[in-house]
Amino acid sequence: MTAGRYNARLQPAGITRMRLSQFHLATVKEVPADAEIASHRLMLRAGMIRKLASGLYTWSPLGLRVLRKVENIVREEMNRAGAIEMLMPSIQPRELWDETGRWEKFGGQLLKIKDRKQQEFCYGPTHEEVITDFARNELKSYKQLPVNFYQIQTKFRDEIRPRFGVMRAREFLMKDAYSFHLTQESLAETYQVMYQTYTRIFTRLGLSFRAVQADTGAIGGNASHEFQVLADSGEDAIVFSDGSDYAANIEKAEALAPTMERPAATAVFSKVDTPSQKTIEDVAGFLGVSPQQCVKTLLVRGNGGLVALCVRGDHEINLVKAGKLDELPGESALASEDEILAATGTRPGFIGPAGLPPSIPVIVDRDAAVLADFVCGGNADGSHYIGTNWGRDARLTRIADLRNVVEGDHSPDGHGILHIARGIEVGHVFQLGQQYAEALKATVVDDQGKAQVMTMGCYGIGVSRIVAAAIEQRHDAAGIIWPEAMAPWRIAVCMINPRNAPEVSAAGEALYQSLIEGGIEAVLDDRGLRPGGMFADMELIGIPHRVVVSERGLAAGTLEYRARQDAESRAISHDELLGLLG
RNA sequence: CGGGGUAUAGCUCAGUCUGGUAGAGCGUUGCGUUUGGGACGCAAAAGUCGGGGGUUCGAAUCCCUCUGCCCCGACCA
Repeated sequence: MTAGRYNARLQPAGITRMRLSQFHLATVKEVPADAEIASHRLMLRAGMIRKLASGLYTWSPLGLRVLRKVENIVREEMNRAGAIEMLMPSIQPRELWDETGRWEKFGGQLLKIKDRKQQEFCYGPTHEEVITDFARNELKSYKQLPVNFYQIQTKFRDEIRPRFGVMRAREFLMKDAYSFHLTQESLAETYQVMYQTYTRIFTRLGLSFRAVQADTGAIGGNASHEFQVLADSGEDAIVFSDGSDYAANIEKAEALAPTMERPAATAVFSKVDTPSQKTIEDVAGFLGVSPQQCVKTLLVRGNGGLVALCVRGDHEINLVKAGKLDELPGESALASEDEILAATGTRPGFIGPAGLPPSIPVIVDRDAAVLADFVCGGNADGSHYIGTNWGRDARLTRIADLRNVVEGDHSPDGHGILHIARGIEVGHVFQLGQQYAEALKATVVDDQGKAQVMTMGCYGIGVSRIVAAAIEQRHDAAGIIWPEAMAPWRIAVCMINPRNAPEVSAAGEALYQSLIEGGIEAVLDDRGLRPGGMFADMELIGIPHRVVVSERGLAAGTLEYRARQDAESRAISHDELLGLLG
């Protein structure tokens, strides 16, 4: 690097560095074949992130600009809602995690480390332990409640399978908030405030999203909502009604009981050969019946041996719902082929409720329970039963809601029909209750002078995931289409051939300066690239507005403007441009 | 943690089956010509072929082993 070039990079203090020649923009044309989803590909191509190791990413200057935009909006809205920012260590001592029992329970996602004295620590995947420890030391009186602490900080979860870039990274940026209350009523109030705050945040970010009821999972608790960014590539299925504001994660959504009664049995119960028909579709096709007339049976590991779960052939088992059954240990794992073979003497594909060993409870979904004369597995390789009826031919231990809702089901709130969409979970609000405060003995004195265990809520936002989710929702063949609130810059000033056209260079600089002085976040592309490369870069990195300064335009006395999603550019005046950017 | 794949230049990949001088495109550097949708010419730099061991006169190539990374199954912001 020559001395001149080096000096050119030094700028007087107070002038923002937004000339691309002095920024590190590092777009690439090619991208590793293993980047599977649009956001991962585009973030790599735009040079926003670089992979350091599996699930670990460096945020480039460009990527960080976007990340900070998200972070700042989250911070502003949390502050507006009365939450108080703080910062906790990312490394946490084992003792604290022993107090809640999560050192063992958290599982492999907890990254455990030792210091030079062989003392054990973990890299924080979440901060309930640390904040509750803070609270038990700091909060003494009910008069200090309610209070809502938050931080924006790096988390580490040793995911079994990191993927999709920063969408599911091991290290990621998260905003986590924890509120403390004397009463459940107070918690419910703050929960409402956080719900509204999250709605404001995702609205400001310019994302299409839905708040959905969520399963509270193994942690328990009273209420929980997820905030899902809508995108076809989302990993979550979300359900919403067209006749009310009901919306839920499919794991949570209740499938209403059918209104019909079970018809009387008419058919003769008999076994038929179905040599290689293992799937419901195969069997239904082979026997000439519809999948709705079949019963699908899955064996899962229960508290005391295997448990059979039955749903109608066209339905899917919901393992989260199943996990709530008394017969199951909180979470449900499918039995292995060996276990199935040992318990029933047959292989998966031919299991059915009729003739199962009496030790296996048969739990039947509400829709499967109203079937009569149905087809089910014969509990012998290569055979199925036809004309099966509950009670007469097949044992039925209990009826429960076991299935995923499907498009067209009635809404559980009684209003409207359910539809299904895909979403990316970017936020989660949760009424935790007292379990952490209890475990860590976090109490305050109430107005009677008695110690009371505090009640807690927690509220998370995946800051870095939002960046990926936004791209997933908004992109085209040319690249990213940022919402204005997330864009690294709002407008790019592109100069055509500035090196050889001093008047273009001067006019571009002047326009850039006037935009900056007008408080508009602009970037000047003074790299002197050929137009094709310059335009391709600006579209790839998703700048919402573009204005071109060229000899042609200067001669005509107009600027050439194009919004990111416009098909064509158009000539406008300087004043019009300022008006557009409001 | 099971199953599958992969590792060659900064990036994307050939070359491996059939052992015999290390390749291409993109990118980078220099010079020149170019400047409205990823320009062109000439020249150049750049690789302990993931690590270790073995077979062989000779290994990117065959064998063993370790490691990283990716994909399909479990949790979550």
